Amino acid sequence: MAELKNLTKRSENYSQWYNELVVKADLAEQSAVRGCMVIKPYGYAIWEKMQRQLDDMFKATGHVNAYFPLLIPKSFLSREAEHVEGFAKECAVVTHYRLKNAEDGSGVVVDPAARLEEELIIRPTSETIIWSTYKNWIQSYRDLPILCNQWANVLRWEMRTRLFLRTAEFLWQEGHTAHATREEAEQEAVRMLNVYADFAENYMAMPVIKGVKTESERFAGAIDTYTIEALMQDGKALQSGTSHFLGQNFAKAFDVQFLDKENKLSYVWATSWGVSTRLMGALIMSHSDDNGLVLPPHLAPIQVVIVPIYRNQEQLAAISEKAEAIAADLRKRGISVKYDNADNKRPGFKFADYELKGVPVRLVIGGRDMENNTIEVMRRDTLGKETVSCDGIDGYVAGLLEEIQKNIFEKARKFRDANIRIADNYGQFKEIIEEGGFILAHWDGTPETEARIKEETKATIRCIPDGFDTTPGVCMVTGKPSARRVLFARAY
RNA sequence: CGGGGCGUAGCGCAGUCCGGUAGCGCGCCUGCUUUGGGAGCAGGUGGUCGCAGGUUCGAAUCCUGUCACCCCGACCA
Repeated sequence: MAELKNLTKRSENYSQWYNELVVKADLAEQSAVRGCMVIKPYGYAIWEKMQRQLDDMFKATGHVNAYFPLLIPKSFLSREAEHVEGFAKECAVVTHYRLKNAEDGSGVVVDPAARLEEELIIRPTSETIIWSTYKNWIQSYRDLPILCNQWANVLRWEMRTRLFLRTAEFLWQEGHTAHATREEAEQEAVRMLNVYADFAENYMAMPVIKGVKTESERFAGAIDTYTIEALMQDGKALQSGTSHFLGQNFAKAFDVQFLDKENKLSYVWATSWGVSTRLMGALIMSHSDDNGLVLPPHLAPIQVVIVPIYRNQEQLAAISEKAEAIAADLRKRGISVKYDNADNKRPGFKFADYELKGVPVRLVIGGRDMENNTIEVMRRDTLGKETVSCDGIDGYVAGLLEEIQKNIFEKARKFRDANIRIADNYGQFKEIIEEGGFILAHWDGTPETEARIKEETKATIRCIPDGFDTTPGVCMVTGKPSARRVLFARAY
């Protein structure tokens, strides 16, 4: 098997492998703007498949799409005290609305006369602009619930950025819902977390642990933050989606009240939930190998590529006829196929390139196959090759795609499960954390202890997980009572 | 913001110490031969050396200033 000489191996430098892979697989690249990426067509095609699936799932759970402004009046952000504290340090601010030619002819400068009365914040998230709007939409219990989602870009001025995992500008969706009762809002937050988990596992083939964040890891302004946590191949955790129960915090901040059936005035209950282009990073780091990307068939822009091998134009014509027929059969089954008959690249180049790009199944037809009515099938997940009959190839490939989808999920799940360990004392914890992976350990429930663990080990509490061991114990650090084991890891 | 790098052809780099005609590999273009795992040969294309000053007969190279980006930390989806 030809190895991609130019791609750093995961075992040598995982971080470098990731950075190189994103660029070499044509997913994204650094832009001329600090911390902001260009998502290239192939990477964007994957994001579009994610979007389409998620959007369908949101619609199926009763949500509708809307769009709110990019710019938020500065005063809005400060209405909710915790919210502004959480985001203030990473906000970009619009202060002027006009440029003018510099007097020395050196270009354009900001026109000082065009200073904005009130500065505008480029949204780091949209709770404030949306709740200021919801105030106008809600008077009665009959106006509830509001179940809105928006697909948008947001900007957070991060100190250090990495393609997809942490960029200053990123694409995401943010759902913002308004409810008449606490129970309904809490159910909504949990429902959407389940949607995320479903998407992660059945489309991204990425196993996740659901749970709730501790106070110090909570979203700024939330009562509860639910999360899905995934484990990357290097043993670090990645928070892959969050769903927040916001209580009445934003309703109170923006004075959003409604009259209930008893003609009583009360504040509206809220949730918000989001996933971002960070999922692209999660997808890459969950499955890919030293030969390049490994994409789950459910999200691969190209599910099957067909490569012809020929000696002359006459033979190519014959092979093309057969390949196009097979492609047509596959497309009838809803499979996306690329027939690559480009004459300017040799087969070996194409093989390596499609492996790098993670195309799940590769079909090869050459002279030998034409004689025998066979075709070579290669699956990207195992790199295994076999030669099969062309008869019924469409059904065979359809089945293989599902098998690959299952196989990469199982592989990731086994890796994840093998890397959930239990620590019964702090010494043991410190040893295990160096090996990476999740650790289930007892904690006394205080932010102080959590902060100390983070300071000393760089590990954070990813969540208080659903399930696992719920028996009480004593904190591994302080020896104080612990309600149950919580999930630790070093994280992205 | 602290520490470390880097800026020279589309990409990756050498040249800078010690000033003297702008180099290499890949790519790209043309042609021929090739095509079952990143093709070979031949010919060709391409750069005001990040920007602005200064020193000098002469600056990619020395000096001053400035900007950008990358990596490691603190911060975070």
